[in-house]
Amino acid sequence: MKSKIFALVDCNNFYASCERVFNGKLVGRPVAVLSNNDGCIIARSNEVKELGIPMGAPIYQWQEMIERNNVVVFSANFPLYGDMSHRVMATLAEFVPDIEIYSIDEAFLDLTNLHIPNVTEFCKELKATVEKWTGIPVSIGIGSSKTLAKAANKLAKKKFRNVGVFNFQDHNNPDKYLEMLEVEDLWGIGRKHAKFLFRHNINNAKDLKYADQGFIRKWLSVMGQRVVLELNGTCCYELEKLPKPKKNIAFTRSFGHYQETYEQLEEAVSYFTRKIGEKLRKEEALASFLQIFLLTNLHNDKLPQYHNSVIVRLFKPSNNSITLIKAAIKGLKAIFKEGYKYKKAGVISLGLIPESHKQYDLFIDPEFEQALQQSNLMDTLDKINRKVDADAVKFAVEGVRREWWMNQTRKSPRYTTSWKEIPLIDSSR
DNA sequence: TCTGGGGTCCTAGGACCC
DNA sequence: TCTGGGGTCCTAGGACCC
Repeated sequence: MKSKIFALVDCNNFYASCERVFNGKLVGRPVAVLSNNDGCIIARSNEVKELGIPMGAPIYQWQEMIERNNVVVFSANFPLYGDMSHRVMATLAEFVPDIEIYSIDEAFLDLTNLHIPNVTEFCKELKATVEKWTGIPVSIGIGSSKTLAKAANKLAKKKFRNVGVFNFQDHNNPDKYLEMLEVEDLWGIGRKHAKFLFRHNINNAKDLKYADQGFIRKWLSVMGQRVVLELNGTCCYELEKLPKPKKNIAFTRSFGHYQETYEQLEEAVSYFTRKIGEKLRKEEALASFLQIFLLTNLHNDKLPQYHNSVIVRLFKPSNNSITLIKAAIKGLKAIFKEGYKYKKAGVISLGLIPESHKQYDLFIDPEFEQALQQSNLMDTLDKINRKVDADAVKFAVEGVRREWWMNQTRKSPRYTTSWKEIPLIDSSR
C-alpha cells in the first residue's frame, strides 16, 4: 500500500498572534492572553515563553515578572479568535481539498492524492500564503501518519523554527529526529503516561517507537498502542473531513465574585442554558438531559466547601431555550444550598440526538402547533442575536445586572465581528 | 484577593439477565 | 475442598486533547 502523506498546520501562539494582527505595536513585544475571568495565562508569544512563564499559570503569581518585562496582557476575546481561525482554515482549503479542522488553531491535511512533486516546498509556500493572507504565522509538520505529522510539527516549532516546516519523509533516518522528542511531546502521551514510560526507561519518541507493544497495550491501553503503531508509519487515524456530531455541549463559567443567593445563581444558570440552546440549534441537535452543577472555590480551603450536580431528564429531547431553562431551574433548585460562597456553575447538555430524528405526529400530538411556534420563535431570536449582538434579546429570568459576570478588564475590540468595534483608519495623516 | 473552558475515548467493575 | 458461568449494559473515573 502506498504511504500516506499527512500534514499538520498549527498556528503559532494563536491567540497572541491574533491580537498582534490588529495592533502592529505588539510585534516583537511579549504578549499574553488570559483565560475567561482573567485567571490563567492560556496563550503566550515566544517572548513570554522565553521569560519562563508556563502555560496555564495563574497570572497573580507572575505579576511582578509581567510588569518588569512590559508584557502586554489581554483578556480572552473568543469572537475575534474564532473569526481569525475561520480565515486561516478557508485559506488552507483553497489549496487542499482534504482538510480536517482539528481545533481552533490546527488542521490536518491529507496530501496523498495531490501528487505534489515536492511536498516540503509546497508546504513552505502554503505557510507563506497563510501568513500573507491572514497575518497569522503557522508551522507545518509532515509525516506518513497523523501522529508523525504532529511530531514533525513539534520539530518544526522546536528545532527548525527559522524554516517552520519539517518533513519526516525528507530524511533517510527519521529515528534521528524522533530521538529529539520527549515522549510527552507526542500526541496521545500526557503527563501521567510520560512519567510511567520514563520509569521504564522509555524517554523519547524513538524509544517508544521500538517499545514492546504488548507492554504498552497493557499499561497505556489501546490509545498507547496506537501511538506506537503510528510512529512506525501504520495509520490508525484517517482524515475526518466532516466533523463528528457532538455528544455533549456545555456552558460553564467561573464568577467574577462569589455568589451567595439563589436569585443570582438562577440568573447565571438561565444565561448558561440559553447559550446551550443556541449551541444546540447551531449543531442541529436536541438534548435528552441537562446536567447542572455548582461549585464553591476549591482553591480556598478556609471556606466551607460544597459541590453538587444533578441530571434532569427532559420530557422530550429539545433545543428550545424556554424548555431547557425550565428544566435547568428545576435542577438548580434541587442542588442549591444556602450559606455557601459559590465560585462556579455550569450546564451540560447530554444525550444529544440529531434534530432530524425528531418526530412530530400532526394528528395526535396536540403540542405540535405550540412546538412549531416555539421553534419559529427560537429561529427569530437566533437571527436577531447573530445580527445585532450576541445578547440583544434574552429572557427576563437571566436578569440584567449580571453580578456574577466574569472579570475581563483587558479585552481587545472584536475587530472583525462587531460593527461597533471595527478598526478605524485615520486617513487625515 | 486573584487559579479556564470544552471536549473525547477507554477501562474496570457492578448490575442484571438467562 | 467444593459454592455456575458467561454475556451485556451502564456508569464513574481517569487520561488525554486543544
